[in-house]
Amino acid sequence: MPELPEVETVKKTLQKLISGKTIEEGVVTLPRIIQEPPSPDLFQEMLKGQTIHDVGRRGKFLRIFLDTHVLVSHLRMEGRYHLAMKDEPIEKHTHVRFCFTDGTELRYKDVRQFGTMHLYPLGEDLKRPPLAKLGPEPLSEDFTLAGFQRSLSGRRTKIKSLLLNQAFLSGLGNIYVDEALFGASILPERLVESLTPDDVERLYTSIRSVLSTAVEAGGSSVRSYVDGNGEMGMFQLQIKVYGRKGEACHQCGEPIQRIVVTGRGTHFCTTCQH
DNA sequence: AGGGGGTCTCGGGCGC
DNA sequence: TGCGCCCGAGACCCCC
Ligand SMILES: [Zn+2]
Repeated sequence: MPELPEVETVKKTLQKLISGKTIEEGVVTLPRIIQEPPSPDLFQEMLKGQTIHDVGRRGKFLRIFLDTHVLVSHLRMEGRYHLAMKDEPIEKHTHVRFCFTDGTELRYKDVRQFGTMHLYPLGEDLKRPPLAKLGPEPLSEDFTLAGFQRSLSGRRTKIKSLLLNQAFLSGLGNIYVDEALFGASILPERLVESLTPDDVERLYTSIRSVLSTAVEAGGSSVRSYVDGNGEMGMFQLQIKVYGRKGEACHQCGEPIQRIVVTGRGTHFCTTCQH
């Protein structure tokens, strides 16, 4: 499932793949994906003739910049983009196509139909849902240890739940939260108020380190996730706990445990995390 | 055949 | 007591 590192990788791929192309028409075959504007017909109409200038990312959202609008796209768990020639057969579960004037098309495929798209006038997207209330970017300079420490005060929940809250911090999902907590030697169910300044510092460092290492590796290819160019990420080779229930901890040899925390599969080592 | 999970909605709870 | 924020649970969706 695409989290910050995977979305960052898709962003870079799409930048190279579609920048400069002009949309002849957009074709929506699953209206539910389009959240804004409310009518898919209007969405299609607004795309006509627009050129793609750049691709960005905010949290787990892609931002595709056009002449007058920006397309905000969330892949949820299984959304994928790929480039095809317009005469190529359309694969099952393809819900949106961006047909370019050069005979290629960007195709959005999503088996679970969970992904979303919002089309806003340039400059509006950061003020509106779903981007408006996102927390800081964990890899940006303005995500500081002091700010992180401050933002934790008064929170009454388990640390894993808080780290998954995109309004608190944007970009972490289930895989990288488990990895970051392992790296910080902190149990996922620890209450935020129980964390010592030392815990917080290790956690801050671990979040940045796990995410930046994963970005460099091109993300993780778990559950057959492939980026926009069909390339595989390599971070799955460095995963220490996620999905490793019963396997030996790389650090101490004890079996990795799996529990459910706020409805999500949660992996950790009882020996290495406290 | 149910588990996999990110985000939104909803309702209850808490603090000021 | 009222208000706004915070938090957890449930819904959404489909394939193996
Ligand atoms: Zn261990």
